[in-house]
Amino acid sequence: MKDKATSFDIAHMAGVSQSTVSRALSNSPLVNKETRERVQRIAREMNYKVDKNASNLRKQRSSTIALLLFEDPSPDDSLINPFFMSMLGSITRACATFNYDLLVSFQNMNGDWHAEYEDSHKSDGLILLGYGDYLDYRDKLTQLQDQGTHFVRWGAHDTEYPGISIGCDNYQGGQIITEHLIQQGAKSFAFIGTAGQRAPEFMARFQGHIDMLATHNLLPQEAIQYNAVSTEEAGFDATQKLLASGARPNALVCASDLIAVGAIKCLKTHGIGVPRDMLVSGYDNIPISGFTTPTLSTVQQNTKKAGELLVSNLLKLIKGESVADYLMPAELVIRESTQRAD
Amino acid sequence: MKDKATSFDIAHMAGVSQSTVSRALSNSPLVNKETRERVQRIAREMNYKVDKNASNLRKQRSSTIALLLFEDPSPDDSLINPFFMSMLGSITRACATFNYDLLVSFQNMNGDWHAEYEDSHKSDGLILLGYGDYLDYRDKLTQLQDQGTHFVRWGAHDTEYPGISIGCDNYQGGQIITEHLIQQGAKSFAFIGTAGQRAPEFMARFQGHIDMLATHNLLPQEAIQYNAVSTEEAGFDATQKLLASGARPNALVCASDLIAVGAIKCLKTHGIGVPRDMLVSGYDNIPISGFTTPTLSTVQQNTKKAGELLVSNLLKLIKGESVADYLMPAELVIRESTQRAD
DNA sequence: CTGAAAGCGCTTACAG
DNA sequence: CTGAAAGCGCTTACAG
Repeated sequence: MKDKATSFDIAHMAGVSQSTVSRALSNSPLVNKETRERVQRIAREMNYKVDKNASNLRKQRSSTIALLLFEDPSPDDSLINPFFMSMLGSITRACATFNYDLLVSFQNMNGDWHAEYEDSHKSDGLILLGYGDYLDYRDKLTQLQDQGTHFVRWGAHDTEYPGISIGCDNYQGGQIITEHLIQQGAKSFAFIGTAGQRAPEFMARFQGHIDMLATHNLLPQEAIQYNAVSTEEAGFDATQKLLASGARPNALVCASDLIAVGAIKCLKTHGIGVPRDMLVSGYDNIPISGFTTPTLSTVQQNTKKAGELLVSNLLKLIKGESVADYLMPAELVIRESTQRAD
Repeated sequence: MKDKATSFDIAHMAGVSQSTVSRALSNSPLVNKETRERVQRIAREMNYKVDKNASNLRKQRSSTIALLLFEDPSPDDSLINPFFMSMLGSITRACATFNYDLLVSFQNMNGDWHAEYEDSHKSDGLILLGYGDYLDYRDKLTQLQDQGTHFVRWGAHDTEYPGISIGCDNYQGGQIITEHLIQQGAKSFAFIGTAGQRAPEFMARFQGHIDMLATHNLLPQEAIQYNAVSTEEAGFDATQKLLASGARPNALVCASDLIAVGAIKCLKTHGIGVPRDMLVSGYDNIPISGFTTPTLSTVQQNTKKAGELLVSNLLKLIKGESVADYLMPAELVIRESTQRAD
């Protein structure tokens, strides 16, 4: 392995100063066109690449973004939330568009990630992806803010949280899926998914759900709702409890596709057919939802656009431009699980 | 946003020299225990982080690995090969274990990625993930090798390719799934998946398939095989062709789960029941395979172990230790699509 | 348009 | 065990 060439080597070969090499390679208009092209050609021939560490140190920025994914590490990596994976794909591509590198890291919500990346100049800013359902999330965000770290958060605008957020309208998503179910003739409903302070996404979906019910005068005295985190097992268990209570709603509104998958599985064990006896909806449009029996009606978040917005807004923030929160509309995906085969 | 503190600031506050601060923060045994602890405490209080660019520049390494994913960018990011996503998860976690950062980048096979990362000192080494099915892959690898770049490749050992590879035994995978089908009573077979020089993974699966058939004296004069890339559509089309030829094998061995999903869909349109009339197997054990109707028997690659091996071997390579190719065994996952309900 | 020089913030021989 | 000093490879004011 031969030593890497430096800009001095290139300067020597091109018969110019090292400063000129640096300028030529950054396409500075200050340098004569012919000189610039000659230097660039020699650099290419020599396989010379600017040393990023030196360049970053001098420029005091890294042209790198860090993506922090918060997720309980599952024993089986294949179970990584498909929605996040989809976001990762789109964020990666968006970064490439802007000539930024992307550092990816899985984090525990309770780690000390809030200080790590930008302070050490590894990255110019952070994208935070993961459900903000822990109590100290706000403190960490405040600390980031105080340190002057550039960051954007995936999620809905929340006055509790400092900083910029890009999200998908969970409230509206809860509304449209509920409206769809009402159109399909459902009169009584249950919502499966933890609706509480610590699960703002699910909470907003639930809120949209009950508000739409109220609009149609279908909201009972007490909305039926059972807690469940976003897993198949939790969906199964919550549905089990619902059925044990004797309730037999026309429609089950699940806060995520995984919950819906578990719910359908549970209904099957009780001989309750979907959509024949009960309609079931999910949320997220994960790949699996197109393959379940029945296929799952769900709500889609536009991950491609989300990734692009997260990256472009973070870059604006880094450049010192002002940025506003953004809430994307949710889209309905209608499949078999909510349509009675009349 | 206040200026970041430097090691000189910490030195000043601790009443020691900047060298001592640097040593203390890297836990050097050269520095007095009390001094070390005092310096570390002050650094923590000041929220001081070592500047990675400066540190890397001086140390001439980056403590960063780059993961290059080769994939035809799909218009829909949610369609990113789930197998790769699973690998990404496990690689990310493995990097964290070793205190390395991970740079993730989607690449076109025909880009000039082979020079980019290590030469610019952005990373100390590369992990190459993606099917090596393009003609110029070998040349690029050779170039990497010549440049002295550290890299490991996901895939089977191949004398055509320079460098270290970590892979899963596709040949054995093809064998065990075929043996399973034979045990289920299948006598005649078709293989769906491109088996050629440019698709070494599928080729090895196919080879394992026909060798196992030969072992059981079930290999016809001409093995039936239809080309298909790893998509649902290709699986559908190839199966269509197979059926059009009039062939009605007992079992369809598909080179990937996505192909199998397409194949089953096609069989359905022809009124051919799976597993009733024909057994169908996949490969990869993507999440969807547990939800199709029928659920799909398939072959699993241990992505968790794979990610760990890729990272640990790359780090060995970076340290100058010698590393050997490694081939992991494939595992059978038996579900409904290959078991006749007798 | 070009060059000589300073300096980004570290790590690590070197000297004590 | 500690400090003064060199130097990693760049970018960019400064001077011409």
